[in-house]
Amino acid sequence: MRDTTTHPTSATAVELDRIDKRILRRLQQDASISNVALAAEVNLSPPACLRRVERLKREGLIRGIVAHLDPERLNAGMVVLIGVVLDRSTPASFAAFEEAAQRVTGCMECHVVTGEFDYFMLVRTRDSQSFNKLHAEQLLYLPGVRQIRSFMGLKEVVSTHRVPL
Amino acid sequence: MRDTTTHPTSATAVELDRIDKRILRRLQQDASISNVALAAEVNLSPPACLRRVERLKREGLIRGIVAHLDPERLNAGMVVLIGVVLDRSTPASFAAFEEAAQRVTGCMECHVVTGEFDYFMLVRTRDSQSFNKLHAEQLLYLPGVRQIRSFMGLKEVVSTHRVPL
DNA sequence: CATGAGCAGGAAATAAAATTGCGCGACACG
DNA sequence: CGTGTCGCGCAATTTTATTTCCTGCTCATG
Repeated sequence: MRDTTTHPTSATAVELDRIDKRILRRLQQDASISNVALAAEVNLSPPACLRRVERLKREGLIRGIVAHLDPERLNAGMVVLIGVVLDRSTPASFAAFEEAAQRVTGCMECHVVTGEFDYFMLVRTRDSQSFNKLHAEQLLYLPGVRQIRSFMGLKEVVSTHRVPL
Repeated sequence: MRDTTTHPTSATAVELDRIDKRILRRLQQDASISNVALAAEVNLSPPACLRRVERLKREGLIRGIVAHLDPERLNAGMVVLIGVVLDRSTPASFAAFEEAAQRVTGCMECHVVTGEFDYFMLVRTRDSQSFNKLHAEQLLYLPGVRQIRSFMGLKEVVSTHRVPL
């Protein structure tokens, strides 16, 4: 007897049953698994499992399957956190900054934030020398910047993309 | 034991030719591509391409193939950046904090940093209410914390795990 | 109660892909 | 020049993905 009591909860939230969650958890951990193995793990036939995975992709829950590379070995082992204050808080000013921020080499995160900064970024680079270069060549030329405060990462305690499920 | 010539066995320096880089770039963008398609893109036969991918995995350049899920649809659409100052700067104090930080629900990044904070974290949660709960139930109980300063994310400009190649 | 549409699943067949084994040629080195 | 190594491509084989078709279940409605 399997419990398939699916009660409608919210219109905006996608309904995920137990099997969907197991699939997502598994693929978030390791998506190189074959569909037959995944199907076995979630107690489904391969076609049924494949249909679910395709549905999850189609619905946008699975944004993509990507390779997770080692930043250290690709000259991006150093993390710098950067707080940014803009000169003016105008829409045009923000738009210009955001446009440019996306092009900063190694920019992994960039968020508009509350508090003493307008933006907070997380940038990956090779070492302090290459960060200095980045700072001089790219960060200082970001449009409308009044102040940049950098926090150099000394040790990576956590760095993941895994969403809790 | 064959130790072929000059081999910088230090994990940081790996030789990557043009084809390796193209493979990595492609897989970082979309790893759901089949090996035959990937092989065609990099002008290699499928077996040769597969051998390279396996080598890149074995050498640790490819840490894994993972599904990238949509945080918004999994109740993790809100980003909070958190600067943390500890009471004491002792090894035991740091170790205890780091141990606990890894267990914070939705903690995506946590780094030891220079500057006015000891740690900087990036946490994902559903909304300000759920962040309040997280704050009250988990963050305030992190060991040895003197001060916590939170910057709420208002807009996600960049959020990626793609390393520049 | 029937009944029939609409899902979601399984089995088997088919298409495609991954994987293995093998031989070839380029290259460096003795 | 041999010779060993490395990486490639081809072809065969195994495994996997994908399609097709059919069944059972749920639920709304006559």
